Amino acid sequence: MSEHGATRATTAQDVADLAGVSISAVSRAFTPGASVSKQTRSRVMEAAEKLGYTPNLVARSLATQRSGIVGLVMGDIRNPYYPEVIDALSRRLASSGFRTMLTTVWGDVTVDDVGPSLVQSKVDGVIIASIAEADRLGDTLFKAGAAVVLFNRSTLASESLSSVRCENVEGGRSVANFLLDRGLTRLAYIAGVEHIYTTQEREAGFVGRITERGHQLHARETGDYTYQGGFDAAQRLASLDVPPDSVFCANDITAIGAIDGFRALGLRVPDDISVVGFDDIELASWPPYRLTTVRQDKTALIENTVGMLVQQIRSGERTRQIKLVPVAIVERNSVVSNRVAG
Amino acid sequence: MSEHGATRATTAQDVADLAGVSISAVSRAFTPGASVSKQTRSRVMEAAEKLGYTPNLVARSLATQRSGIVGLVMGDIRNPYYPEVIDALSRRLASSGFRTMLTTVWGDVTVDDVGPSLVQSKVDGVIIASIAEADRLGDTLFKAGAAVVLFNRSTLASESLSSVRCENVEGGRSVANFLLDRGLTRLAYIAGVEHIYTTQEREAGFVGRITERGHQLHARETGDYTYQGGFDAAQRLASLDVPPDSVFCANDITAIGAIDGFRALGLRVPDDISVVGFDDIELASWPPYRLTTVRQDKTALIENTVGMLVQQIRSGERTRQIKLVPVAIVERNSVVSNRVAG
DNA sequence: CAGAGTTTTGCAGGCGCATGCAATATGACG
DNA sequence: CGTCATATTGCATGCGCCTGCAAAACTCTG
Repeated sequence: MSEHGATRATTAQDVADLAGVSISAVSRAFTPGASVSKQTRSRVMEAAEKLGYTPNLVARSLATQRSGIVGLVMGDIRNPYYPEVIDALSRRLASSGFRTMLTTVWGDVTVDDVGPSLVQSKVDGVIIASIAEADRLGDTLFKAGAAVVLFNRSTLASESLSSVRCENVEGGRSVANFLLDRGLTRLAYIAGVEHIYTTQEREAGFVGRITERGHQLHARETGDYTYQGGFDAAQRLASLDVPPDSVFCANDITAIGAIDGFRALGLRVPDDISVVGFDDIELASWPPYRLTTVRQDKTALIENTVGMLVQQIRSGERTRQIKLVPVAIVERNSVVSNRVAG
Repeated sequence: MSEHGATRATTAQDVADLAGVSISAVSRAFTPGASVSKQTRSRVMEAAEKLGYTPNLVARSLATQRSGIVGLVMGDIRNPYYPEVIDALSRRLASSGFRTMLTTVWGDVTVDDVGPSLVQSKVDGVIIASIAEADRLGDTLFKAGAAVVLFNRSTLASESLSSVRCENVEGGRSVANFLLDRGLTRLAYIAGVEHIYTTQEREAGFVGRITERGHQLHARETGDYTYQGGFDAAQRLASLDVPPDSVFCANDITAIGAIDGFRALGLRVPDDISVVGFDDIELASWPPYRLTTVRQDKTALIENTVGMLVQQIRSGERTRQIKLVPVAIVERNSVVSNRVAG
């Protein structure tokens, strides 16, 4: 942290001396909106330039009681949906003047390890995505004074947390309509990790709509939100006495695993079985898959998440906000065009 | 950063008061190895527990001149190789007591934006992976006193930076041998982003070995380290008057794109053309690809990187260290078994 | 040019914790 | 019980910067 070797890092005092002003002037010169004359500021800047001075953010954090750091808590980021999210979030945060502290929670790292660490780090805000006990972690941090926004997560278990997520229920309903409209009748669902809200909501919408239209869910499996999970689930579905004619998967990576699972058994997608995913990750558009899926508007999700968080940080208000971003089906080639009309 | 609402966050002073000791005692109780009696420590801990006290790391950082934060600088992390790396690195850092500050550099965010930010943040160390001007950024941070380790990057342009990377040259040579041994004769290379060392080294080894064995590189294309880049490059190669019979790609995602590119033209892999990648990402093992590739020992890479960095931070020494991790070919089904022996 | 209003400036006192040093308490020994 | 070495403690100061307040320097009127 200190200068390598003997040379001490230059401080505001050094700059002040060189510029012939007080330390306060230096501080104000580097604080947007502070009260400094143009001449003083430029004199300070010149001296700072000469000395290679740059404000010490640790000291500033201590003095201002704001760290300028946002914690980003992710689950297993090996789901290809998340890299894009991490990248976009951290860039968007940077453009708002916040730095990103990343933590992943899964396996042997639990919410109870992460919470205290973030509190001690005095993060101004936290974005929590895709972890099991998001609510509990969120509540802890909220009580410690941080602004908290859940990303793509529901907040049923908490009364105070804000969240930004997409219309999961509506997405599930659309898929039901989409498949039913094509004459498919034996619809199955491959769930994600059971206790996570996104998969529950998607399933609820899907099954709800199927029921409304007088049908019922033909089969159900769990895919664990992973490629392998989807692969295995597909094989189980295919070996049913009466296999489904179409499968809606909790996310794209599961759907892609499912496609490969069906194909490994010699089934053709979509001719023998239709598959629909959720997310619209880049992989979904690759030639081997051409997956029909429900697109999440990532830009809108991220923009809303960061906007909401920054607003809460700046204002100090913590009123709960919920933002649902609409979804849309992207039609590719993993669903038969029309079984009825033929 | 401050407690939500009116209640101020509890400080060491509050704990000291309750425990009937001085503030120093509290500080020492929370500092491993400090001079405190057992009784004092337990009294302090009890009081801290009661008040929900936890040391303010910002203040501690200012006082100790060590932030306990390591900057992680990544390029475009949408290459599926990197999520695994980020995850593993941040977890490994956490287990060594360091928090991770993530920054991605590409597009409109440049090295010149990131450098100052990291310096100001007073990170203790920085891991730089896969960005264009890694050397320059590294030198800047090094001069500012941070420990720096380049991950999977060479350091030709810098004399002082440490690095951990795999045997790229040797990997390229192995692939040449592997293909030549199978009777393939028209070998091509699909490069990554041109100015990046990893692709240069892999190519150098590949071409060098081909030449040594009395052959020469049949064709060369640029794949940009992306799926689409590989896809397009494959199509260009396939349309040559005399197309190659095998292609070595700078990384797996390019190789996978190339496979799909060949297939889109009706070519079969490996029957019509063999493809080899580099990295061994999860995707490489999926049924549609079954990619033969060069495996990087990620665990070793990460272990060495963090180990080296932490050692430099703790000791304050900045002697340059270079660690090369061996690689090995993982044989799957994207290369013909033996064209000669038939 | 005096006086009121406005902008700039420096001073001083934090922010929460770490730590060298001197003072005190504890323990060992004869 | 006295003496000296050792283990604990608290005090005071510092880490580098921010900011309320009052003083100083300008600006503008009449």
